[in-house]
Amino acid sequence: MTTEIPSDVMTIREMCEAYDVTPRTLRFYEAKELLTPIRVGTKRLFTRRDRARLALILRGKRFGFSLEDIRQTLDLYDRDDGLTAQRKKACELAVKRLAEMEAQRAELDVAIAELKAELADAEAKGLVPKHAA
Amino acid sequence: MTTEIPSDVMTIREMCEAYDVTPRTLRFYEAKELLTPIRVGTKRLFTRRDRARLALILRGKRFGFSLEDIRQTLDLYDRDDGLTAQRKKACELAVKRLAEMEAQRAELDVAIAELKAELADAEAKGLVPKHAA
DNA sequence: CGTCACAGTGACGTTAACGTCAACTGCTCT
DNA sequence: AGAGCAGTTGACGTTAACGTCACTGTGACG
Repeated sequence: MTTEIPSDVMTIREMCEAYDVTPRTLRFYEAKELLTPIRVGTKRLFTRRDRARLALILRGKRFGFSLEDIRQTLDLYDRDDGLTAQRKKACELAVKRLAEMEAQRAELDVAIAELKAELADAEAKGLVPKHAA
Repeated sequence: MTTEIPSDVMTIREMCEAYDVTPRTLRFYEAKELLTPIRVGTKRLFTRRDRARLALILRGKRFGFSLEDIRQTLDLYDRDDGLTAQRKKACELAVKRLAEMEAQRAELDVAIAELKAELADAEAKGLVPKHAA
């Protein structure tokens, strides 16, 4: 046996194409302990778990979270085992983040409204040659 | 005459306290041409215009825009004179930014919903000791 | 007149999230 | 054996937005 290598693993190239990231990025994430691909000799093999985590990482990034934030939150999806203490902490973190997000959205709403008003005003003043229908 | 210095100017210290920023920040913004305080000898005097711009800068930053983005948009509020071409460009920029903001808000809405669901799930499973009322 | 506190000017340091080499190491194919 | 290529490991470069010195300059005060 080759030390129990799951059958559905992917090489770094396959990962890059599948998720549209660079090899550098994947290695970087590994260094940051966001991913833990199997090391066969010197090469990396990404498991289903790694792919799930990567998907979550990318989603987190789209929302503007730092990799460090993401790393901590990842455990929320991960460990289905005991360690309720850890889990509780993860949830608290998520709740905090949730509040931050809602605050951010509220601010965005205000900004959007302001900008829209500003544009409408400029148009009304005829300062702008009607930009759209 | 001391070369026409407006009466309602503020020193760097006053600005720092009024807007809760550091001197370094104000000097940095000046270097980036976001602010243009009057230079009396070597000292800086911030005018009403500078204060208005700073307020807009800080608001922009809260929304996650880069200083470069902000610098360009600032002209939208500023020049009430001619130069319609420039003005048009500024408006287009604002419209683009508006779209980005709405997209971002949409993503945030999704993320918020997902997180909420996730938390509710965790609670339902009894994995977490009821974090709030 | 000394010195203090504040202002100002470089200029280098910092964090995040990678990009970009350079220089290997192994395979694999011929 | 040689070529070629994917993959790896450092290690330095990059952008943004300041922080943090170190040092100079200056007006006010006792």
